[in-house]
Amino acid sequence: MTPSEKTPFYITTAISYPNGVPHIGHAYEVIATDAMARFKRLDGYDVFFMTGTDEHGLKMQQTAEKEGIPVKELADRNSAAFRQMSDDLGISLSRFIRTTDADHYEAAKALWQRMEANGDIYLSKYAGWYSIRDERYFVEDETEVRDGQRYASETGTEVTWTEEESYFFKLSAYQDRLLALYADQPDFGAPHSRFNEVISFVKGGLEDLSISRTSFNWGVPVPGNPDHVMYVWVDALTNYLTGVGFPDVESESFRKYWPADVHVIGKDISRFHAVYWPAFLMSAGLELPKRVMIHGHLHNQGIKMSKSLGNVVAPADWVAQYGLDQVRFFLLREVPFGADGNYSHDAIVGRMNADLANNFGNLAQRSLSMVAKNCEGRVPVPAGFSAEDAALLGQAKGLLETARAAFGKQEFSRALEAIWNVLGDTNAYFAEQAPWVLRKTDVERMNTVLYVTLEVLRNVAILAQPVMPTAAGAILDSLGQAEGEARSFAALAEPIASGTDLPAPAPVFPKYEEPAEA
RNA sequence: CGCGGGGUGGAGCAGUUCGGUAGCUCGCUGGGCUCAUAACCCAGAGGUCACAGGUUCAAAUCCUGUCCCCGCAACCA
Repeated sequence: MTPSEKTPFYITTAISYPNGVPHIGHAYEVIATDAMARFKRLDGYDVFFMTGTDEHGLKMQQTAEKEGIPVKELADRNSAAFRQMSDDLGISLSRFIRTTDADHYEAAKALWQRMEANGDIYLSKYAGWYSIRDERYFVEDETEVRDGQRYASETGTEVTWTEEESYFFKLSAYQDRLLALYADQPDFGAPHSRFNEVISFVKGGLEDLSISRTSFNWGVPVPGNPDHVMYVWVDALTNYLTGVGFPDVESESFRKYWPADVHVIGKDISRFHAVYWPAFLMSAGLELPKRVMIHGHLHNQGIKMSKSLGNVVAPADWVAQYGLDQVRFFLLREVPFGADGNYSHDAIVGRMNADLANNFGNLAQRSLSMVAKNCEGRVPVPAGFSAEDAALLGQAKGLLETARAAFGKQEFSRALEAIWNVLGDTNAYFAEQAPWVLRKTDVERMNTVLYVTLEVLRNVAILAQPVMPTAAGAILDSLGQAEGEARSFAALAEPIASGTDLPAPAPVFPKYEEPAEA
């Protein structure tokens, strides 16, 4: 099948604000999205997968001033760190977008002009308690009066009532249409617990949104009024359009990939994606994304890795310590996607050793080494399946549908749980059938048991590829499965071929050993 | 009475949408196996599912109230 005949699938992460360095939360989002993208590719879709950096806004400008460097230099440097992270994590990107890319400026302007042409943008004044020191507004509740002077409660700086000219977007006009969207497409936002929060926010009434600033200039200039730059979120959200060819809505890319199938985002920015973004698109007369998947946050719970006070984990450190596929597996297996989660050294080691080394790696090793020693290193010929054989093979075969259903809802942990249940059953089957006994009593039966085991392993390894591309690939190597078509989900329909030559088996999942005490 | 999420065996969690034997992983106890990365398998101990009422033949699951923990509360990525 050529790419043009495949069903398109467009998936994005949020773009990261490169005001600092990447942490494990950024890694979590991009790994999950990558697993989704890989899953769809293996399942025969033409996938476009985008992530990137959101580089405008006041905070970037302030940080650059603090460091005494041009803001573009800061953006270049930190954006590169995020790109490096995605390389470190084996992310299968189609494009790494930057909001400072030239085509993005054109897209942001075009979106603005479409909303303006639709009558949804007007010039007015933004008013509030402004702190010169903090260069930001506070709402009344965030301030307090002491000795006749009003201060910001959070930072303790003086605030004064200030009015600033600003463009506004008529968000208030979209309340009903948004609520209708939520009612018509209950899966537009997920999980429901987080989506409900968004819905109740909209039900509570929407005010118009200030979408430009005059207090700084690091941003996309407002078309027709260079005194203003766009509010960073108008600019940032547009990236999803830029990446597939907007404003050229007739381009092959845009026609193929828009609307996006899934935006994967963190719970902190659900409002921007599930409220503002669809409203902007409605105003601009563009189709809406099909789904906004909201994941939770990760917390460092336990173990005093009190190097500094920081509980910030650099993704590269984890990869170096535990291994890339192990980290990917841990994050997607441990925490139900959508819920907040915890991580700790012990939890990672537990997954690594129990699930990967013991249940999966060791099963592959024990069966493959029997094949190497007793079947001349070739996939044996089965001699008719017993009820136990058939039941296990049936379970393995059913995994594709289970995984499809789970990945379809971004329920990665459930997909992996189901797969690992089958691995557990296979270990029990292996012990029950005891092929090492059959070797002396019934070689045909031994061959059948080993064949069944290898076939389950093949199924599991193919389905594990989205989460652990390298390690699953290594298992498939040892099963004699060539790269390409033989590793796609389509290949699950045909069982492993007897007689396939197998290389000498080698452990794929090392057990984590604690470093000797210093 | 701001909004939302959560409180399940020693630890970490699933299950709550569509009420019906309380499940998983780790840990623990006893046994088995020796193909395998001292891995794997079997059996067992351990929970009044935060608390109090209510509905029901039946509630972790539905309703009411209470307590505790955690986010968010508007232009902040």
